[in-house]
Amino acid sequence: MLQNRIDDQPSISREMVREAQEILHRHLKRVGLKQTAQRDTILRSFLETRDHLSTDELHRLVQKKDAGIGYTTVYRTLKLLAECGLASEVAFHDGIARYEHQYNRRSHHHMVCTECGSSVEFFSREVDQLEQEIGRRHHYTTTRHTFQIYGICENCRKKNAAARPV
Amino acid sequence: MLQNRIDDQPSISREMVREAQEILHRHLKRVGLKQTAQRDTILRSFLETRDHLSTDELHRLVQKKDAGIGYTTVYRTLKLLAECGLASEVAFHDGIARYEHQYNRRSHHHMVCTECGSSVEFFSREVDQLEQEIGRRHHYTTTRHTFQIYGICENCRKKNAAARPV
DNA sequence: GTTTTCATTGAAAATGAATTTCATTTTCAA
DNA sequence: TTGAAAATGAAATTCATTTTCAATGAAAAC
Repeated sequence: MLQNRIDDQPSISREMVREAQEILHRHLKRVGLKQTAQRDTILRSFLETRDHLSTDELHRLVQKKDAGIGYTTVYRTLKLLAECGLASEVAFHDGIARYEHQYNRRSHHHMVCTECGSSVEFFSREVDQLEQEIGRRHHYTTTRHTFQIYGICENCRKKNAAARPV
Repeated sequence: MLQNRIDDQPSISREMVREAQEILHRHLKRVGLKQTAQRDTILRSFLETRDHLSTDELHRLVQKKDAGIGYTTVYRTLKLLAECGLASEVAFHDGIARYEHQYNRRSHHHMVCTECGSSVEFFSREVDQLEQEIGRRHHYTTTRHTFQIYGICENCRKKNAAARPV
């Protein structure tokens, strides 16, 4: 299921795609890997959506551009994108790994509807500060955190009310 | 791997075990299920540790008391315990579902060392308030949240420094 | 430009945790 | 008791993820 996103970023520009591609190419060179048409196609498909994509979902999108690209390559390319900071994994806690693009994005968190799976992004400086503070207090060098809120969105609540009126 | 926990609770008392057992039995009756020796044994093993247990780890502990109890029963009993509020799932983001007992515990969160897997619990009222606030702002009825911090603990940092000195 | 060397690719197989199936055993209400 | 319903646990299944491997392709070296 593809998820809606509500946030403050316009859709990605041609310019951003070019820059992202450069980041990937530099990364490939750095770690001694090769640049390929498949990897570029996958990156472009990935950047063209604002959703939180599972490997399977991205694979389906990629196939619209090049039906020959296999699931395995998408899977491996997503790992590469995560390595060079273009993608990051978001765990929605439903057993499926999802990625979102991270290029030029503010730090944010997600609130997920447990009925329909749609999600809202929100921003909270407090959470980032908390990571620092708790790390300091317990002598951890913190690297990252995850924060998700789960609940029922307005839409689903209305649907539920309509389905079984009192 | 069993994980250390650093927190403010003493180990569970005989009295608490009795009460927890009552909670389970009431729950079983309510949903028309039966109370069995296996379920009691599993509950007791579960309460006797302060760790974040995977099904597999709990299964191994349970087998010390009764080698005949199978993985499946532990798996199913953990779900039952979660249903009646005695256990709750904690996702440490390593692909394995873990449970901790929830009986008489303050709301808390975890900071996990990504090297050794040990974890520290911490308490933060702010996070709970944030859940409320963000929910209100986006018209979600929130039910829960997850918040974990990842980093390197003091021990592992020292070990690393010793292993590859400058 | 050609060769040579590795990395890449993608189908298929493997993995591994979670979950379900099913024949047998146990619980418990009547 | 007893019989209907639930529980049990070994084995099978599911399903996302990850690895394998033979064929292909990229790019460095010649």
